[in-house]
Formats: sequence, structure tokens, C-alpha cells
Amino acid sequence: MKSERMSAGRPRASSRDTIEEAAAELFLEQSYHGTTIEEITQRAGVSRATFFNYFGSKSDLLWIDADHAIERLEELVESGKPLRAALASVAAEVGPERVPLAVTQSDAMGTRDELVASGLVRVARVAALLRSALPQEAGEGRHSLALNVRANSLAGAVVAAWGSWIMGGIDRAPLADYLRDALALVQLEQ
Amino acid sequence: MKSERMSAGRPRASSRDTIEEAAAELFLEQSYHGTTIEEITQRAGVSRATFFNYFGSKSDLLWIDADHAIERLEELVESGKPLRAALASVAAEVGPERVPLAVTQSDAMGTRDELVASGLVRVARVAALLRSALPQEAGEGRHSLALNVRANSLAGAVVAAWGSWIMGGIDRAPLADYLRDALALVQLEQ
DNA sequence: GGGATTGATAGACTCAGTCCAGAAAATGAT
DNA sequence: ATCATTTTCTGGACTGAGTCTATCAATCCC
Repeated sequence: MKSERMSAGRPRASSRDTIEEAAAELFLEQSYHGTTIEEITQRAGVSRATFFNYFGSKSDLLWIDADHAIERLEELVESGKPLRAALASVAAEVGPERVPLAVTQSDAMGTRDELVASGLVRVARVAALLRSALPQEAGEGRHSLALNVRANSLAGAVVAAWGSWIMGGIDRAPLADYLRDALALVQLEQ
Repeated sequence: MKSERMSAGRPRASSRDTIEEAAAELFLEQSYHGTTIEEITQRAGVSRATFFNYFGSKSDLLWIDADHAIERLEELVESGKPLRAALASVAAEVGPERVPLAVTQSDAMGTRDELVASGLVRVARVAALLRSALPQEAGEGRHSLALNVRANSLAGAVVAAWGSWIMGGIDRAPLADYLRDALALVQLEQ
């Protein structure tokens, strides 16, 4: 995943990690909205233009960990792993410190639709993934209402588990436990 | 709802409707992203600043009908109507033409996260509303996992119903039918 | 060394969204 | 009628995200 590259071109500087670190520091010091992309790149020692080589938008910085988990889930599902097993696997890989910056910056989240929205884009991605991974019942079309309901409800449950886990504070149970309980409540499929 | 005002101050020009109409026209002619707020307000004959007296953001224009439905739902729930009855009421009020601009502009939606995000903000609003309206079980806290799962799953089902209804095309069944079927699939509460 | 490829940079540009000071239009009181 | 007050409308300046383009730098392969 990281870099199986040996071929042509100028090698990337270590910019990505540097930018992430600079951003995390500045968000703590000044908050998300109080920090500009220019400040981040200045502290990271790169140009502003470089930022957009690595990230599509400022809010991407808030969801790095979540995006990583979603990518892992996509990998597992594509490799043929059963859905619930894949979900459990990814949950087990998420350590107690993997709380996205978006949540520690939640004062901003409360007021600003922009941040809520950037988070929900991830939810939509999960829902779409689930919809493609759920077993279709006989004669059921790709856009069946029942399929959509199952996918969305399941996504809702996954998100609820994750949200409650976050709110559980530092001494909470592992995410996998929350997920198990949440999935038990939606006995929609299998 | 509209205007029970007789008191002081300069009366509003008919600006709001004018802006909505101008925007709808321009979005059809030029697409959402091809239209600037300045163009909209020019056609509507008001200043750019006035736009932000009526709408919080450009993307609000895409969700006027959805926002109206959500507000109705909030009213009904606050007035003490049972949740499922309130949902059914609002669904029954939604005519076949009430497809938000966001959907007719869906070519833009497909590619641009911004539009997905603006729509999902509405989903979050619905989920929050459901969470506050769902009956709490005995000894269940405000941030209970089970409560969150029920609220989110239900929101997912509502959204699935709405989405399938939209996709059903012009000769589809009433939204209320889709909603009934979707809710029947999530037998989580009551 | 000479391409070819890829990454980094600078700079200009568009546009959404914020802010503010002031003009315009109404009301009610004196 | 005049004045103070309240609310809307307007113009203009400003910030900052995101796009685009041209150019330079670093690496590989020949």
C-alpha cells in the first residue's frame, strides 16, 4: 500500500507525514478554523501548492484515520472476505488512540456544517460499500428498496457503534465490542 | 409559517422566491457549478449581499424542498405526534414533483463531494431528530449505543425509501408507500 | 549527456462566504 | 410632520479554499 515504486521520476519528499504533523499541531494550538492551509504548509516547510498534491481538501486532514479504516474495509471486502468478518477485522485493528482529529476538534464540528458534511461523506462511502457487498436476494435488482434499506441501516449501526465508542472516553471497551453489540441489534440480513 | 409580521422595519421585497426561481433557471441552463451566486442575484435583480440574507450557502438552493419536509417533520414531532405517524404524514404531503434540484443536478452530484455532503447534512439532521423522538427504554441513557443504533438505522431506512422513490421516475408510487415498506424492514422499535 | 517521467514550486485566478458601514423603507411616538 | 427606531437592501472590501498553468528539480533509463 505504501510504496511499491522504484520507477522513474523525482521521488516524493517526506512531505505527506510532515504536513499531517504540522496540521495536527496547529489544530491543537489554534483550532481547525483558525488555521489556514498556508500556515500548515509553512510549518511543514513545503509550498502551498504541494498540499494539494497530497490532500484533496483541508477537511481531509480531519479524517485520515477514518479514511484508512475505510480503505482497509474496501480491501478486505474486495478480497472476498465476508462482510461481518471484514467489519470485525477492521474494528479490531483500530486502537484506542485512533480518534480522528475531527472529533478532538468537535467544538468546531458542532457549529460548522462543513465538518459534519466532510464526516458524512465517509458515511456515504461506507454505505455504498455495504450496498455492494451485501448479498442480493433472489430476483432483487441493484436498486431494490430492500437492499438499500439493509445497506443504510447497517451503515447507521456501524456509525452508531463508532460514535458511541468515541464518546466512551479513553477507558472505553474496544471498538470491536461496540460493533458486535450494534450489529446484533440489526438482524436484517443473514 | 410564512409571515405573521406587521411590525416595524423595512418590509422584505419578494426577493426569496425571485432568487429561487432565478437559480432554478440558471442551474438548468448552466448547471450548478457553472453558475455563480453573482449570476443568480443579477438575474433576480438583487444584490449579492442579499443572497446571504436568505440562504446560508449556495448549496441550500438544492435542498429547499427537502429542508421544508424536515421542518414539517420537526414541527409534527414537537407537537407530540408519534414518530411513525409523523413520518407518514410528511411523506403523504410530498407530491411527485417535489424532487429537489440536487437530484436533477445529479451529474454534478456524482462527481462533487460538496453536493453529496450538503445532502448528507440533511440526513444527519433527520437522524438527530429521530434520536430525540425515539422512545427511550428503561434505564437507557441519552447516549446509549442501542438508542443510537435505532435512530441511525431508522434514518438509513427513511433515506433509502426516499432515494428509491426518486429513482422510481415520474410514474412511481407515492413516497408514503416506499416509506411504509422501508419501515417494515426495520422492526427495531415499538 | 539526453530524453522521459514525476514531484515541487510560484503565482495568478475564481468564487464562496464574512463583515461592515451606510442608504432605503417602513412603524410608532411626540 | 418630524424624529427615533427597526429591519432590509446594497456596495465594497476582505479572507481563504481550491484550480490551473508554466517552470524548475530530481530521478531513471538509454
